[in-house]
Amino acid sequence: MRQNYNFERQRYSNKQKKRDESNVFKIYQILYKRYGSQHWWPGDTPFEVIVGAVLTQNTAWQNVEKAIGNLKRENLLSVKKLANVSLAKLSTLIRPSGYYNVKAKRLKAMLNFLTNEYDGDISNVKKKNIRTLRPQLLSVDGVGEETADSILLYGLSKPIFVVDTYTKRIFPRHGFFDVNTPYLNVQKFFMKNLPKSVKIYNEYHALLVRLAKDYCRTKPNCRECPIKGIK
DNA sequence: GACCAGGCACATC
DNA sequence: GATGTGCATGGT
Repeated sequence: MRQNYNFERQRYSNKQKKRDESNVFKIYQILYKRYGSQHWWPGDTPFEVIVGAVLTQNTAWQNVEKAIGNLKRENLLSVKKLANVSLAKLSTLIRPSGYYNVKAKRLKAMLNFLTNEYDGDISNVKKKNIRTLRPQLLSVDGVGEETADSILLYGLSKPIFVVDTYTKRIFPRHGFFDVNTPYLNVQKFFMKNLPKSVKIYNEYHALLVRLAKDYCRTKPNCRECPIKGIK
C-alpha cells in the first residue's frame, strides 16, 4: 500500500512510524554499502562551500567546478578579496556555472551579509547555532532552504538534513511521503528517523544524489533501483 | 537539437 | 496558497 504522509493531518500510526524509522536508516545502509563515502562537500574551506552552494543552484556540479576554478586561479576565494571584486568581473568569472548575472548578485549579497554580520570571518559564523543562523541565511537574497541547509551542514558542520529535488523525487516513488510535501516536513521526516549526526546527514544526502544520478533521473529506472521494495 | 542539472525570486491569479 | 516564468552554461 502506498502511504502518503499528510503531516498536517497527522495520520501516522505508531506501526507506520516504527517501520519508517528502520527503513530510512536501512536505505542509508544500503546506499553506503553500495557507493561508500561520497566525500562531500568538495570544497577546501567553509567559504568555498558557501560559494559553491550558491553556484550549484539548478546547475551541474561540473560547471560549478569551472567557475570556482576561475576564482581560485585569480586567488579570490576569500570573503575580503571577493568583496572587492566588481559585480561585472565576478559575473564574468563565474560564467561557466550558468545564471551568472543572478548568481553574481547573490554572491555579493552573501558577501555583504558575512561582512556586515560577522566581520567577514567564517569562524565567527561557526560559533552560532542553527536556530540563529538558519533564519539569517534565509534572509540573504538568493538563499533558499536548500542552500541555507547546505551551508549549515557542509560548510559549518551543523547537524541539519539537506533536502533537494532528488530527495523529493526518490522517496515518493518508493511510497514514502507525497511529492508535494513541503521542504520542512521532509526535513523533519529524515531528522526524526535518523540519529542526529553530521556524518550521517552529510553522507545520506550525497548518497541520494549519487543514487538519483543512476536510477532516478526524469526517466527513472525503478526496476533496478537498489532501494526498490524497501517499504 | 533536445534534455537536463545538487534553486530561487518574483509576477500573477 | 498554488502555479508559471526567467535566469544560462556545458555535458549527454
